[in-house]
Amino acid sequence: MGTALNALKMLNYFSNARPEIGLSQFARLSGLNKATALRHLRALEEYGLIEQNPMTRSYAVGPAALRLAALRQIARPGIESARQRMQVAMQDVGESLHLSLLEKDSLQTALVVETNRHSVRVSLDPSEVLPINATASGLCMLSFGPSFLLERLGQEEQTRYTDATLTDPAEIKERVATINQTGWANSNGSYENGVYGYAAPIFGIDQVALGTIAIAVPEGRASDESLPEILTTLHALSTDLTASFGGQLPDTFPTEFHP
Amino acid sequence: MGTALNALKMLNYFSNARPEIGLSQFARLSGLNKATALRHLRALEEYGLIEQNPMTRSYAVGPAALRLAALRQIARPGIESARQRMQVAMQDVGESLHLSLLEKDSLQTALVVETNRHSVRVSLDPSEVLPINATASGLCMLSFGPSFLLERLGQEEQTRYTDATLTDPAEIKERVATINQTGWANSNGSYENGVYGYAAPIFGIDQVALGTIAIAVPEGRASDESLPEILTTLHALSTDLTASFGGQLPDTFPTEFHP
DNA sequence: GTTAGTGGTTCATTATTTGATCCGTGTTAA
DNA sequence: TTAACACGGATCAAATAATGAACCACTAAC
Repeated sequence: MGTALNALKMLNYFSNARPEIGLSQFARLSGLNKATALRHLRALEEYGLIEQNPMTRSYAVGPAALRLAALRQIARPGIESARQRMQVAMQDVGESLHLSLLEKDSLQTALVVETNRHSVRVSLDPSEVLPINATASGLCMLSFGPSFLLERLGQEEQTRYTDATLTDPAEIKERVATINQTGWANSNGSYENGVYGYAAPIFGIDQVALGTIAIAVPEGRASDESLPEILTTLHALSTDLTASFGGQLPDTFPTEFHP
Repeated sequence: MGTALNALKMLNYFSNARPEIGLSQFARLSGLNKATALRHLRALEEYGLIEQNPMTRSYAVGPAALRLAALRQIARPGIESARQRMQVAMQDVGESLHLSLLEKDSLQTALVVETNRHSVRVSLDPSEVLPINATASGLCMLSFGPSFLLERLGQEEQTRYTDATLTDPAEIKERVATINQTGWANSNGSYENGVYGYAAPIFGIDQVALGTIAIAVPEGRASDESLPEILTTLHALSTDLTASFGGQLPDTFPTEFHP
């Protein structure tokens, strides 16, 4: 049910690792017939959401995406100022940042600002859905976001990504209790080995987190010396972005972050 | 024919002036039945391309637009560096800039950087399709873009927007000849009264313009004194953005712009 | 020259989309 | 208070559009 939706779902197969996809590959990925896959692609192409490389004949996300993103920015002006704020913070700490927003039931990457200071950096995939149990952002969302996330925790099996991934609901809840105290979450290689993540909540008008701001550091640069700077930056971002999205910090939220 | 495309076309009714639209208004704008309009909106909403304000029940562009724009940036990395380059230029000249790209047969706004120096500024609509006969960008595209644009000029009636709008094909071709010499185009209130536009081409690898970069100045600040700075900025942008998009300037292209 | 991959087309069958009409609600004006 | 109206949304028979198996043409590898 929903031809339009099925067509749109084609777009989900694009990612950082797979920015161009051919017809046959689309058919394989989606399980659809080549004919119907092609029809969907044609529709998306006519609208400009994808475009075909005339040489390779494979498809990539099209220019309409930019137009729509600009319109989104008009409807929700928070994003553009958030980007600028993140760019400043990136210059300060010299590490990559990513902002994720809770969308329906999942935590989606909304904005990525990569560091230009180091050539060894964490490169985030903007098409990624962040697992709630394995990332700093996810744990942060569990702690400060809508309560249904925590309630749903026991009902679904949590995926294990690395040895450090938390999968036991009890263990996760314990961790959430700590995060509620400190105000920030971290994930040291629990999603991807060698990646340290630090995240803080962004609150909505109802004082419930609507998203998170996170700093991703490669293992080699993650040290006790760098942590204080990261935490002060994170706290400032959490405060500023909450304001930028028209939200309000809860009264109980710490005024600074401690290791 | 094409349900998916019809659904996507719903998105075209969003604009700067109309960032939120209700069901009935959608039905009126599109000429569709309310039931089918609702079905389309539901499909778009499920994908996240639009979202419904739970209070007002009207719809706005959703977060999926951001994700797709980020993916677009991976496929065509030119845009992000273009934004940064434009931001720098905006600081230099203190006026709003917009980059437009030729998409199929029409010139679409792709990126807008508004000035933060003046409170009286030209505010561009990112959802806008630029008329080829009435804007500086359009004339520039006619002069340096693919030749079918010029060929098609006589076949369609050109819309008149203000008293200054060029509508006579012969007159336009004369103007194009001049622009070919100087390298830049201007439009003084020919699209909207009180708006002065200055545009230069961005070339592709085939030395044919794939888009334009333009500076928009409100009448009050458009003077002979400010023109030289605008032209040097414009020329630098034209060169840099051409490089940033992996293109090549034609050998005949002027090395600087003169009034 | 064969094979296996690719992108794309055709057309009868099928399932989905469509729109006139209806419903309940909130707002406005008499 | 009542009446009229516009709104978002739901229903269901009729009409239209989507579907997929098979097929074609082309390219690259062996």
